Amino acid sequence: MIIQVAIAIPVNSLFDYLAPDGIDAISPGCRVLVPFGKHKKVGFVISTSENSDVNTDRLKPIIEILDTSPLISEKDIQLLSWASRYYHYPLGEVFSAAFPVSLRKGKKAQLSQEKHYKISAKGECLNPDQLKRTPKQKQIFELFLPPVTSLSSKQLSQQDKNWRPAVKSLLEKDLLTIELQAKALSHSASIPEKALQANEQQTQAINQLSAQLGQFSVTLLEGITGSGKTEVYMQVIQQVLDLGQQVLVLLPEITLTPQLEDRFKRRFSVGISRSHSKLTDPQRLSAWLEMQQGHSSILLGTRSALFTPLKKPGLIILDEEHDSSFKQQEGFRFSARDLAIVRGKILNIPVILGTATPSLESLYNAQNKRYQLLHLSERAGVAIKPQFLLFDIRNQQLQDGLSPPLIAQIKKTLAKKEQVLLFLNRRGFAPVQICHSCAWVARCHHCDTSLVIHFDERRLRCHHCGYQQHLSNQCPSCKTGELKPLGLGTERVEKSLHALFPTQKVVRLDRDSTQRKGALEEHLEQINQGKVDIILGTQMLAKGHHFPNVTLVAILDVDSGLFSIDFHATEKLAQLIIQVAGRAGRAEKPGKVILQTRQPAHPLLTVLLKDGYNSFAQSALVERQQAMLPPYSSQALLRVYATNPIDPQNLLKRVCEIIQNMETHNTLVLGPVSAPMAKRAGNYHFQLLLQNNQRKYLQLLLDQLIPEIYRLKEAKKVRWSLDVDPVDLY
DNA sequence: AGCACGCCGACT
DNA sequence: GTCGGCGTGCTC
Repeated sequence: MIIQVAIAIPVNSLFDYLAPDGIDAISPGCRVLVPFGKHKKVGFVISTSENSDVNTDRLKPIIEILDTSPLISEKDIQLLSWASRYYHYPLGEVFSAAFPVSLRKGKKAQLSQEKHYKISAKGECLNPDQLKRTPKQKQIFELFLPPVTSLSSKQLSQQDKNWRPAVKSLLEKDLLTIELQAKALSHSASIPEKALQANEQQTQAINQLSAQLGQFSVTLLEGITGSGKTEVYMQVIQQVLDLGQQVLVLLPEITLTPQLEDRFKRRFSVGISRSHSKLTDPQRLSAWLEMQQGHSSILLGTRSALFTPLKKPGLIILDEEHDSSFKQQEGFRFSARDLAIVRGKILNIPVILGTATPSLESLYNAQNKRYQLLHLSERAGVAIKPQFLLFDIRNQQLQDGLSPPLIAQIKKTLAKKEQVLLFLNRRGFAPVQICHSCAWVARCHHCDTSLVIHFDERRLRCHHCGYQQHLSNQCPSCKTGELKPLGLGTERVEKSLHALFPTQKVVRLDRDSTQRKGALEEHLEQINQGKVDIILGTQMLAKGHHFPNVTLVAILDVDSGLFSIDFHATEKLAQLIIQVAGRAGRAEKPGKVILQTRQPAHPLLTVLLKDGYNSFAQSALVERQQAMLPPYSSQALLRVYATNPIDPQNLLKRVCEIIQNMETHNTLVLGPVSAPMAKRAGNYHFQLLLQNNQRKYLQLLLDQLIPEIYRLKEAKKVRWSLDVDPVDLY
């Protein structure tokens, strides 16, 4: 009997092992401890077989079977194998990503237990007065007298902080015993809140969604802010719970979970687990096991929670579907949104994608009837539509990105004792450092991008790979010229704001200024207390946080979104504008949204402001069709790692040849992204960006290309990963 | 990944 | 003469 095991190493093959003595079957989905090279490793059983490609006498036996029953189902193994092939990432590492750290390290798959203390048989016969010479022990012992049955450490601490020495003595005297109990689940309300009265649209959505239960479907639930999406989720969840099934709820960021978690806890009387990256390893293990064993019925989590096993899967909800944080950007690059749909299909359960501003690819899928589309357009509360103003900044004298009319508006708002929120999606002082004399530009040697000036730190930094160096002002190329900052970053605008409004409090919120733990919370607190007048920040301000006294919002550089080479930039800009608009003003204090642009007549901008996001998205899709571009862009980033050098130009030539032989009219290759063959961490490494509207051509190309990569230098040690943007899933 | 083996330059 | 750098290859 040969067991095929996936091991978390960057090699795209499984390893065969012999079953331990006397064992003739190990189920796929169990973990095993195996000898691997010099070390022991935890591996995942994928399948069993009668024979092996490797010579049988070279096979080693499994050291230990770590699980008596599979931890994940056949269907989830299927999902992980699919993901491994789809993203070209080694199966062992994909499995590793699906398990919590403790289980990867080989810890027991058991819910953590708590020590409970209770009176022993000997203690029962004891009259507490016999302990009067040790008053502390007597006092503690009496805590355990009936009707109390047992007490946990936590319960004891509540009654007496210094209980440990006394309990220790009582244990030694055999008057108390220890009993291990499973930790109590943080159970929700015993008397759940009633469902709200749904409006007509909500009722319709709920009815449509309940009709889908029990089989695979994808529904795009498009609901503007305040339209009561959450209420729809909760009423559908209730129906799934009534069927005795579990619900997986995926959210973009943890900052949003507390409120949602509170609402869920007040509403449902079932176990609710949560899983995100800010939890400790044991906490994540508990959440994983609680869902796997069926103790909890709802899991609230971020993208990594997608792989949590479900004992009785019933529904997957993915909220804020358009959010880019559902894409893992390093290592195993996967899209939790796309994989959620694949998982829903494999498990044969419905998937709900909720958003106010759908991504173009989801909208396209909805138009093509792959997804069902549901609208929620009525606001539950009072509608406050902010006023949009386009500020044409052509021929304007800008002061570090601020036009005179904008400065006037800021002054006006501040005079009314209201707050101003400014967006600029670029951190640092300036994105480019250029020589005033010879035009030399500071570039990153790794990434072929320009280095960003960080004035506060007196450093140049690469926002791509993290490379940094000291700031100097003499040109290393011509030795005479002076280096000047070019372009705009938040640091630079902040300095200008200080100069323009010396008596006002300005706060800058970006990745640099909020790195310290708790710094963001401190700033937000100050803002809500009204101690801050002007808030300046990057994209991170757009989500979640609500500032009630902000009545003026400005996006300083709309054009960078309109003309970015990133094909997602326009829709991201539109999503930002819609999100930001929800931040401006209240019913009694109507707000303004100012957009600074050199393209005030840009068609997409015009449509967005006049007819809203949906019309914008429609025009964007139509525009792409007219330009003969893919309806939504699909691209793949092929990253090749090799232990031998490979000539990227040579490979590129081959790629072109392969494409010419394929029957596709679409442009496929954009060329090598990383400039020369860079050497990193002992490996040669380069990237190739491929673009096509149909995944099958990419797959065809890769199928031919990868053996080619192997052959080119007879390099057997080549591995690759693939980052796929919007894709055709089936 | 993590480790061993092996080949070359700079050192007590 | 060796110590240790990293380039190369292997792990069932």
